[in-house]
Amino acid sequence: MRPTDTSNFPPTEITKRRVRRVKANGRERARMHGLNHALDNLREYIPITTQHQKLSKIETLRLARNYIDALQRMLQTNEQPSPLEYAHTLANGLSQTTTNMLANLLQVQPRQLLPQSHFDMFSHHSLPLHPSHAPSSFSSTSPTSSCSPPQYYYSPNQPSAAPVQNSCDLTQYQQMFQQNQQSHHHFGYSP
DNA sequence: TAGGCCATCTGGTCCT
DNA sequence: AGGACCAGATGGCCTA
Repeated sequence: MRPTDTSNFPPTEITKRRVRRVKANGRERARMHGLNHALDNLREYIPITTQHQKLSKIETLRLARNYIDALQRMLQTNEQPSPLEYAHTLANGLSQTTTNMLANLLQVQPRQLLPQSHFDMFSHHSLPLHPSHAPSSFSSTSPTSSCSPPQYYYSPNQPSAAPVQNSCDLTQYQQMFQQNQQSHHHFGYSP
């Protein structure tokens, strides 16, 4: 954008404008830092962690969306997906690089996650994604466990999938689902 | 080296 | 008036 022509303004007005602009720049910087901080927080809640470089902003948002999608499907079907199903849901709309990383972590063939080979992994339960379509018990309750499905730690030098230390093991994962089932039963949710 | 990603600056718009 | 938010522009860094 071209800067506004201030040549006709008196020096005091130019100074005032500059001061305002410098202050606004500082606020904008702080605002963007806040946004980045929120994205960092979000990165801690999605199931993929990278060693050398964090997921980009856009990929973080996409993966978070897919992760929510995967969790919703699990809760609604009360079934734990296979690694391929899980990977397929998480990979939806991700870049090729992130998809490859995901495939590597979940130990599935990257080709199986390509858009061309897309098929509905949960075809026996065609589920809506919009929250307004979720069971009513979802709107006022949260999962009873702070545990989350296995998270995977990506290291380019060690491509095999390795759950991060502070994540839950599969047993806890299953317990979480049992608790979810109980809570749904408690709140009248029957799949 | 091209393309992706990022931080920063900037002016416009809306709101308080 | 001033702050928050937004989107466009720009330049730097990094990676495939």
